[in-house]
Amino acid sequence: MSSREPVLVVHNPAVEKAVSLVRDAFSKQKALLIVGNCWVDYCGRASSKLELGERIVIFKEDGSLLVHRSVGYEPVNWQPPGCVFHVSAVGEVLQVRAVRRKPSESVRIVFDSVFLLCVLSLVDRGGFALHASEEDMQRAILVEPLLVEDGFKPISYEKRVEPGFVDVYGVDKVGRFVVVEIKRKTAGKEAVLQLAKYVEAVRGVVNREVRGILAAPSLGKGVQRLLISLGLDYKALDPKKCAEVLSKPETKRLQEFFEVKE
Amino acid sequence: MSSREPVLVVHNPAVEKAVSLVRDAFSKQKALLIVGNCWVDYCGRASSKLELGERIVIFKEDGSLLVHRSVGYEPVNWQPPGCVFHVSAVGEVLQVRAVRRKPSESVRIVFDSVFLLCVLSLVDRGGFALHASEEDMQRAILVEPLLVEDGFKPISYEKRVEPGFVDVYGVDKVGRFVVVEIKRKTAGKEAVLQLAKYVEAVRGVVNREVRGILAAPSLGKGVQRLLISLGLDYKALDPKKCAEVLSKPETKRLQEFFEVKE
DNA sequence: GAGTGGATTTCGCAT
DNA sequence: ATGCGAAGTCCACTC
Repeated sequence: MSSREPVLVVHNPAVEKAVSLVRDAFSKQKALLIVGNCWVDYCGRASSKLELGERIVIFKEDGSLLVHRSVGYEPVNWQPPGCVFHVSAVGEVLQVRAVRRKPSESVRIVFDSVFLLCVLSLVDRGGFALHASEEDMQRAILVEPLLVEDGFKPISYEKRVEPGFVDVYGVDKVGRFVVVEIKRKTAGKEAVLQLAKYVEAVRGVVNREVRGILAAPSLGKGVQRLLISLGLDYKALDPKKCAEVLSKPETKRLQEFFEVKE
Repeated sequence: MSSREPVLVVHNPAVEKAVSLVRDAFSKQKALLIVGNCWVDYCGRASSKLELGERIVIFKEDGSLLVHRSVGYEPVNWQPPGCVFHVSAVGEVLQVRAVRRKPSESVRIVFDSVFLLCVLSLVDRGGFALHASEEDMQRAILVEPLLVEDGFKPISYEKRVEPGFVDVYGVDKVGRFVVVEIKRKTAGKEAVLQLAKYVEAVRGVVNREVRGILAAPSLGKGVQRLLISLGLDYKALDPKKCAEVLSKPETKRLQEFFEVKE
């Protein structure tokens, strides 16, 4: 049996007991989970008031805070990491405040009753890997330029031009400059306008014909017409397909090459 | 003592016990909270893999799912509401899958060990109110036009003009038309361009001088220059100040008047 | 059902 | 510190 106790659980603690447990958890940098009847005040960038109800509240060791109702993906109240937690007994109730600076804001949670209080010592060294992001699509294009077009040769990526950054740019098989704008979802008008902007910017710099290619899994309503009217091209490109390309062993070495930052 | 049991807690349940509890919770539309050692696979719009580690997992009664690590405001894996949960015992481990359509995606969580399993019956009828949103700023201006400018008289709000919506429009003290664009935060270029667009649209309709005022707590880099070059004005306007205006009792009746939707 | 814009967006990166 | 863009963004609302 392990000497470590990952979870300490207390049912319906009295206020004094709850305060002492919470204080102890915060001082030991442990996560805290409370299920109870509470109301919540927030004041900062905006302000909000949540009336009495039963919720799940999580205080994490990095100073982040979550208040979850019984439904909904999003927390009803929260604080990003970096808060200082203050606990106190106000009469017969448990009160916790989460305060942060920059921006200055605070959340106050008052527990009318606490059903469950868990002090957690979570050990979590597991890695997390996400695939099929826009960055993956970019890397896939760099290691397999055919994904954009036959004969396309990338020259650079995340290249600074005046209005912002070009995702990928290079030359096509007849030597024209190519600016590639990548979107991982259906591309809307804003993507086209962004691309057009970059193409114009590059035209102002290089003394050669410049093409623009929008690489995305699909196009939104009317986007095709807009592309044509601006003389830009479209290449259907699925993020999953890109992730597959990157997963091939033979592309790994190339990926490492592009991993080099700067 | 109440007949309702808001929280049922089980420590280190065996797999069969865990499966039966989870199944029961899902069939009764209850929320479920599990603390345990697990790994997580996601496949859908993108794909991800989270290696073994101790986490907090919440299954809500609306079919939403959250996997939280010991740090960070955001869940490492999740599903929005509407999922179907499937639970099963795979050898000596507990496995739960959350599946949804549109978009088609699924999360699989495999618990190597379960420290804590809570079945929750949360009663939460408490209302939630958020203040000082962009809409609040608009209402504040409508009930206290001085916030924009001395002598400003609002005529309409959320008025449909061709490119989109004007936040508020009215006349200034010398009878010129005024278009007000409201931003809750530091205003960027896009806010200015939007305002310019509206001003142009209104100029095309009314036969009078038209001014544009950008009302925001502050301006981003270079935005002031852009404003000047386009002949638009700026009015510093703090969301908190607006919230204060709205909290005054004497403005309540006016607010109700403006509450009327179209 | 798709498109548009806001969010207490958060987060990361580059200037 | 600030600014800009991406996100498995989510969500609400319009068309």
